[in-house]
Amino acid sequence: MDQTRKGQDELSTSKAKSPTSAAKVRRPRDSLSRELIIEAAERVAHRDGLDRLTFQAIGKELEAHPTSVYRHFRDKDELVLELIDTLRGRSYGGTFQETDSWRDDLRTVSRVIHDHYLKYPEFALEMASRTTRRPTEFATVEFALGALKRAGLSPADAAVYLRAFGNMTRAMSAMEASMHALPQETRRADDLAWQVEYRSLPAEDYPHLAEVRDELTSISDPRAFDTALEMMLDAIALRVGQDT
Amino acid sequence: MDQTRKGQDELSTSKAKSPTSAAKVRRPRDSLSRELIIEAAERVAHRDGLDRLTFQAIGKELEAHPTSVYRHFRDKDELVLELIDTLRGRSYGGTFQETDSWRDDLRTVSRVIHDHYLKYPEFALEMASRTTRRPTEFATVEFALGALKRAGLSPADAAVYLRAFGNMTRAMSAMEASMHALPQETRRADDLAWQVEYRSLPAEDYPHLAEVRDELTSISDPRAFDTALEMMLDAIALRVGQDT
DNA sequence: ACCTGAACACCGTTCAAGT
DNA sequence: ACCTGAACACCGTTCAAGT
Repeated sequence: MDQTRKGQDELSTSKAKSPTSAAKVRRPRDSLSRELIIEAAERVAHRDGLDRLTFQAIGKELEAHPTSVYRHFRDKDELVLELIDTLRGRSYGGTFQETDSWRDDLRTVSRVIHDHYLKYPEFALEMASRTTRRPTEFATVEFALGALKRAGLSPADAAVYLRAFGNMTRAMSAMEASMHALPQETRRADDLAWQVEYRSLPAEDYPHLAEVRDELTSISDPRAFDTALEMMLDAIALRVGQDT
Repeated sequence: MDQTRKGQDELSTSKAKSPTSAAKVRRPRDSLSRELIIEAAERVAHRDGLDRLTFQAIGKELEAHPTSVYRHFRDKDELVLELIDTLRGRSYGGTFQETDSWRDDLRTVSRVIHDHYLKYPEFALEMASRTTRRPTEFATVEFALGALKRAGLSPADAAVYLRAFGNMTRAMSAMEASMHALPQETRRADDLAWQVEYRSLPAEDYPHLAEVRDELTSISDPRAFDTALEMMLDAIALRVGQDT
């Protein structure tokens, strides 16, 4: 929701042709490609954040005209999806190794996804809610499904639990990452609410809150994810009749 | 990521003073208020969606100048947070009734939040990741905490499980709602991937996927939420040593 | 004091023109 | 064919001027 446009005079001043600045050069023919553009976009997003990832910025990074990207990508959505897939491939493409513990394997996929989202928080929501239908995605689903089957779930149950387990993993990771990507001031104020407002509510009106006063953490508490993950694993073990 | 700006000529043509159109009237003094603006914003968001909720649109809805809103709200963020709280209060302000089953009570809070997010999908992410520190929020936390304590959890455990259970509820609800709010064409394409691409992957490379072929649903499958919810409740029961 | 007009610094996207 | 320039239809926000 932070749509503030901060003053950024570089663009306008770069228009003023200072006598020492290099003459404007036209990019040579065929010097652009999807790969080059994706790389430039990644540098921009990493350096300046997602809401600074604009055609203007990509053009500047490439020393090309902002609209030249349109020759290579239909629109911004296509560019972002391709970028997401590139990042995913780099983080965990083809790296899952089956062990003899389904529980360890499920924990591994879940944590790898979680860590990946926290590494690229700007893209987390997009990663969580879109299907890219590419090899890395296929392989991840296949690996998780294998672990669920080895846990002892029937194929039908495995499909259901895959959805619950996978959506929980992606949704909680995306939310945690989104909170990290909030403007620092906003995040600090929200975190503080749990340390101040929530701890000073009158005990007559909020007896339970008063009792856990000192244990209460903010909603961005990173332990929430691990706790929920172990709960899901416990529930699967329970379902297939294993002790935990 | 859908930042497409669709052609919308009404604004520009409204500039052309057609001889029959009512003369431009100045809004009477003190005729605006936070309440009126929030109501107008809600109508716009409900009618046209979040990315059409602009100062232009609110101004038009109020028959006032777009920038007049700045007299009443510091910026758009403040307006949206106030709107979110209003909607929450209307959906489930002060309605939680304790029963003698902690499990039913937790299920109720979780479902009420889930349904509320699906009712206002544009605001779901904001609702899930921000703290508004208002009475409705306090009461919801207090109610959930009470149920966790009645389940038999220690205060310290109750605080930890509150975070896991609450974040899971909000994150999964927000993700499901976000997928609903996707441009229809995008969502259709993503859902279709699970019915087409994923079902036609070669069995040699993806044996587990091949086996669950007919059970596989898309990531927007609404049953994922209920499954995950019951898993969380099972895990809490397990923790406090109750049979399920 | 409250509302308005005009301006500023941005966006994504289209399309005719340059090379 | 590929890249560029200019234009279009938008954004949020600031601030001096009208009433």
